[in-house]
Amino acid sequence: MIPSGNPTLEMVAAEAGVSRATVSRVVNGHASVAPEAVAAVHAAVARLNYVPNRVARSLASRRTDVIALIVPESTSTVFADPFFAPVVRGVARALAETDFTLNLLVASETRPEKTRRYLLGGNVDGALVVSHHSGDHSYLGLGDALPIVFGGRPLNPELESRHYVDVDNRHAAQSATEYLLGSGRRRVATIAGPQDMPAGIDRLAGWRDAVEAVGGDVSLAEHGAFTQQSGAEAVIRLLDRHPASGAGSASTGSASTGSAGAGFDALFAANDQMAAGAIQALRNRGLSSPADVAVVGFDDDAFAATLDPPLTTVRQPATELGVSMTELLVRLISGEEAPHRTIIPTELVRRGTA
Amino acid sequence: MIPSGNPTLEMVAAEAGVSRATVSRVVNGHASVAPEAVAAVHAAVARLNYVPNRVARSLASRRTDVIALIVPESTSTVFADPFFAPVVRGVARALAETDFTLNLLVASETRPEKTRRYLLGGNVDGALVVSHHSGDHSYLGLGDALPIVFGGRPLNPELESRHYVDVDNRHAAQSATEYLLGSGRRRVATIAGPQDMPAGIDRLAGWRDAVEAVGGDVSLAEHGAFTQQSGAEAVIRLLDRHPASGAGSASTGSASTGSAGAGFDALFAANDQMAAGAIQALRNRGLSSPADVAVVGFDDDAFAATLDPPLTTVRQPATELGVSMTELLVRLISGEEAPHRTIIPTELVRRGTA
DNA sequence: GTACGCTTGGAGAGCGCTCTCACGAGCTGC
DNA sequence: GCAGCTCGTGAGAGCGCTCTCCAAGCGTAC
Repeated sequence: MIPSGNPTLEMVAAEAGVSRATVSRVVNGHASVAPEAVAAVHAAVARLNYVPNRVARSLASRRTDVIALIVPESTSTVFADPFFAPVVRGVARALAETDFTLNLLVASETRPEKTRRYLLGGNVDGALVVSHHSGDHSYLGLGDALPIVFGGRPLNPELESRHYVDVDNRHAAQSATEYLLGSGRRRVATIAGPQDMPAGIDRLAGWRDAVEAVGGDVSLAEHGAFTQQSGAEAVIRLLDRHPASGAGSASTGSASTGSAGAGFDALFAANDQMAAGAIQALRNRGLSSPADVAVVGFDDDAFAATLDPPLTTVRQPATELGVSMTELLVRLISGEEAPHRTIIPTELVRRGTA
Repeated sequence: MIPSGNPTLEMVAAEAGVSRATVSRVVNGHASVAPEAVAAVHAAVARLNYVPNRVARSLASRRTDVIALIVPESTSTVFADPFFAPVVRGVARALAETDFTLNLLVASETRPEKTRRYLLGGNVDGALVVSHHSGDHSYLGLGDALPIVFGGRPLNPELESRHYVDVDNRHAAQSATEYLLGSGRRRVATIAGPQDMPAGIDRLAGWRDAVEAVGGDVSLAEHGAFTQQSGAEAVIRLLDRHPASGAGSASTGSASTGSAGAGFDALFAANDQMAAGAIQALRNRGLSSPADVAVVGFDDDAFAATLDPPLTTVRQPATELGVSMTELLVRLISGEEAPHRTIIPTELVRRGTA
């Protein structure tokens, strides 16, 4: 809505006694304008409380100075997803120093057309896509119409050539598993994430890399859905499939009340939520962490440190991811070339569970 | 950025052999157009893969079909604020059925001009402002230039006449306190929130209403900053100021290891975070909840139910708040009159701590 | 005095769309 | 048979801005 009374460039020009072009030049800091003219324009702008109409400007200049951050609706439900907030923060931070404005688009999955039309309708200069999901084909049709940066490696082969920023999930998972192995644990199990998301796939692959390297048992894997509940269920399945055998059960100082123990002595969970659920479920079975089962999570959720005991986990620098994605996109928008792949390092945060 | 190759209305018109006006009519579903013309246009649109340029449309129609959700940067830091996610979800849900698009604006507090210019620059049809903070004067200058709906009662007197949706914090706090009183507790303390936010002020007032009604001790109040840490600190101050006296200390089944107990037997915390911190601190002093001190929180955070024991709290229907704000704004945009104040009911969720 | 370069500012043609207005065609009714 | 309709369509004038010319003014050089 443009209030009818809004002052226009034209009115400012009249007020300042110069032409529209001159006002435009002053407002945008272009070219050389005589000091008196500049002063006159500034005065007129102030007097009329003029604010340039960005829509008109966009139409004429074919730029919008807006970038979209697209979040699939299903993610927004998991919006509370502790991973998400810091990403947004990073994006906002990176953008604060530019003239770009953030535009968070909750992509309705039932009406993908709406998103596509918005993106193609000249509303934004570029888009950031944060999605944990694959199977989302909304961005295929966009072709090269718009610079897009993905957060996380796009699974779709057609999108693989697009620009993306990701953490090295695979390597981080491998390191975490190696850490477990290096601390004297023999049988490291894993609760993997959904295998239709890069984070799920890559973290499982990393675990397997490490386990295979020492000739370990790669059957010690169960899948979860990145939720606490699913983590609990997965660990129970693990326990049922691999009850206490010769190995494991260090039981030093454990509160084991009479359970059979576990057929593994360490666990790498593909995210913190599942790790939390697993620890809870283990406890219900009389198994404690780290005594009976050392646990390493992934993400370093806001609450990871507040668990009891505090969770050892792989920190995913989400804020930095947001910053990095944004900087990349801004460069693409300004026409620069940039590498398609940016990998952000992770860090193992040692706390109480391993 | 508008890719140079983008088809325009003009091109569609040429392709379909009709005038621009007719294409516009078909695309927007206006008026009566001959069936053959409609078919021809649709065919041309499909053939050219035409997507209307929303910027041009906005310029001409003076509508944008975009509404902004404004979040102050400081909130976005607390973005993980469990209150926020469901609000966004509610907004997105309400918008999904309309043609409006959501535009989340992280308002830079260091550059308020940026937000103001964006809002005034004809980019959006209306704005939703979610802020827990007062002292934000960014919206004062907007006058009636733009329909705005606030989430939470605006503290600034100048904004009081604006439209807002809020939960009845005061009444909810009163009810929660009465519930505590009704369950046999005699001395109900409170940890209030910051007194520069409506939620802080109103919840304290509600507690006082209930306490005064039974001639209780209104000095049993300390302030916190809505964080876990501050909740813990506040309850310690409470404990220090009011050690065990004649009253309180039911101590049934408590693990009291030798502490002095507390000079209050119930606690109403202005949010769940502070309640969680308080329970933790009480426990460190050998006091347990609900045995020694019954606790009621506020918000029903995502994690409230997962605490041990699960937290009794006042549920704040955040999603509904988002929906309600959005519906109100949409009505305002379409020029309807609407009540300035919408109050959403809360609900006491009885769990383990009271 | 002419030629040339430089700075400054104005005119005007769009950007892609909406929407009013007017016009022609086909109809009804007397 | 003609006024008076309605219905479908096209022409064209913007919406508020950018940006490319182009012209005027002034200074310097020859």
